Amino acid sequence: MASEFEQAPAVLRRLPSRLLAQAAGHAERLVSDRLAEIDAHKWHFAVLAALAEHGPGSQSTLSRRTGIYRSDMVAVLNVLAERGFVERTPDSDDRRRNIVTVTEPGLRRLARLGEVLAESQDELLTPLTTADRTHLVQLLTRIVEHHNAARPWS
Amino acid sequence: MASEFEQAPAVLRRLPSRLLAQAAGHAERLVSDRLAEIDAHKWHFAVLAALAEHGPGSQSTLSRRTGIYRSDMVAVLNVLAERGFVERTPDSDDRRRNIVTVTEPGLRRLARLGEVLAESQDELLTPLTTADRTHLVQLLTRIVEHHNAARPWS
DNA sequence: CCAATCTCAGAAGTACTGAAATGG
DNA sequence: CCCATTTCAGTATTTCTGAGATTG
Repeated sequence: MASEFEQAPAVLRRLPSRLLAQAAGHAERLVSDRLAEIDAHKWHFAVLAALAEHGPGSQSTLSRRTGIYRSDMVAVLNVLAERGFVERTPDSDDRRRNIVTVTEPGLRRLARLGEVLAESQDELLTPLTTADRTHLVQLLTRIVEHHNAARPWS
Repeated sequence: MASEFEQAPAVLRRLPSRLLAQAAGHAERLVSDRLAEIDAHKWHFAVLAALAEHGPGSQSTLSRRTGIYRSDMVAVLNVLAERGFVERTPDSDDRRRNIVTVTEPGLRRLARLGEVLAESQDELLTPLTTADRTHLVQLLTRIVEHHNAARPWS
């Protein structure tokens, strides 16, 4: 009974919003499980990548760049700072701000997280050819950018 | 400042798992908002569609067909039964089970929910051509079915 | 005695709100 | 006095766990 398959209704199986939710759920599970094995979280990758690509920034800038809420950013940075992957130093020009900087160990950590992430993307997209994967990314990008533009950072 | 755009790192913007999460998020918001306007929930559609397509069934069968947890199915059916869209009657062959049946008003409700859902899928997929939409559904289906098969109903 | 079903109470993760504290 | 930033406390939603009660 546990291995017996129940088919979902056809109208449900073909619903784009439901397919997106299911695919996103599988992606989330694959990525989170792999990252958890090395004591990491996808938010860590987002923050480290933002710092590596755009350079140091305040916490609110990081929030806008990563999509992580300012409230939650605090906890993420606490962990990363505790482990020496980032440094939080007060901004001398505007002392409300913290300037967050990535450290050398932080860059090595970023590289490691990137490897694990690449492996899990590969696992996620196993059933697709390289051309398929490119096309999927393009289609999703069109959807996401359209709706992001419609509600600019809400 | 509110309308000022911050670009996410390129490595993040192109990450399939992140694109899926973002697209799924937009889809969820569009669908939920539209359904909320008529006092409905996507789970209502899933249950009514499963009943219409596969006929009456027990709550655990419905759970497997819709992906809604057995625990949560209780609350969903409470609402649908309260409004007269389904009927819950004890199974005389196995009195642990409830047999859930869709009513005539339930079928009309399903049709209405289907309309609203079709409109929101259309809004979601606005930036895609018809051919693109078909292709997207195919790609997502391949991913979802591959990973569903890998962990049969968990 | 064990298994399945329905139900409830609640945990865990994520997204988000509101407000206090500090400073511009 | 108002606005911005960091931080904390807490809400809301969804997914999922565990256990009790009933029945097979």
